[in-house]
Amino acid sequence: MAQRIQNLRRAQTSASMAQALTLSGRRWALRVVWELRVGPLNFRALQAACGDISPSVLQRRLNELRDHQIIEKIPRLGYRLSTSGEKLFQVLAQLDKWSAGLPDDAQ
Amino acid sequence: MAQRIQNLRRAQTSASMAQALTLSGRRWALRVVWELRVGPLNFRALQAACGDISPSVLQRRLNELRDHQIIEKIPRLGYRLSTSGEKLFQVLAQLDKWSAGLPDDAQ
DNA sequence: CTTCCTGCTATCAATAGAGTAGCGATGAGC
DNA sequence: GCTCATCGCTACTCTATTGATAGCAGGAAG
Repeated sequence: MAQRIQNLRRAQTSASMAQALTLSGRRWALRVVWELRVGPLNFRALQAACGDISPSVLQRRLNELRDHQIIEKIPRLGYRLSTSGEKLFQVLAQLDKWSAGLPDDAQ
Repeated sequence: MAQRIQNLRRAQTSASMAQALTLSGRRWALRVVWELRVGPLNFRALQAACGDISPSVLQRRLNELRDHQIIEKIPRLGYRLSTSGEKLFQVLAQLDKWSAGLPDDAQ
């Protein structure tokens, strides 16, 4: 049966990957990481960089990213990537390269 | 002014990257791509693989991913990654590696 | 003091997603 | 032909997430 064959072929998605995919499935989450790539940004600058995202959502994303230790808050400059966040940025750099090769009219 | 310095430092996010980030900010979008990594899956198998995601959302994601030519529908087997989708999978493989190094209790 | 900018919160409307039921098509077995 | 199971997918309702706007408290500067 085709169904059974497919199940046999399937490698399970790890819990950590499922979590990462859930995190990145939250709106603006990866965009925030991406915008922090060149250095720390404060709240309003980050908001502007994301195209005037609403502050309530931004605040939620920042808290989530901090919970995951992807970003950290620093006294006067706002938010910056943590070590782990820098590594995530490397992944996003790959995504950037990928996106450049897409048909740009599709939506 | 700190704000001005930050703006000068900032490299703009490309339109294609913004689009890619928007796409991946939709719930289950990347998960679907990930689940298709080992081969084609039909609708219900895909639904099950994503942890019984509701069919209405899955249908929307599938249409969106098809619009972006990341997946394609094939007559009897369901859905599979396109060439572009395979490349996106390579990026997700990096994300998988990244996620394995995270604290797994954070949420 | 006033004025500005800051991070952030409160509130409410709009949208997206989850959950469930079920329809029409297709294929297998009889 | 029939039944029966499975398929892709849609319709519907309800809940959760996000968007938009206003504005507050705190700090710095004048």
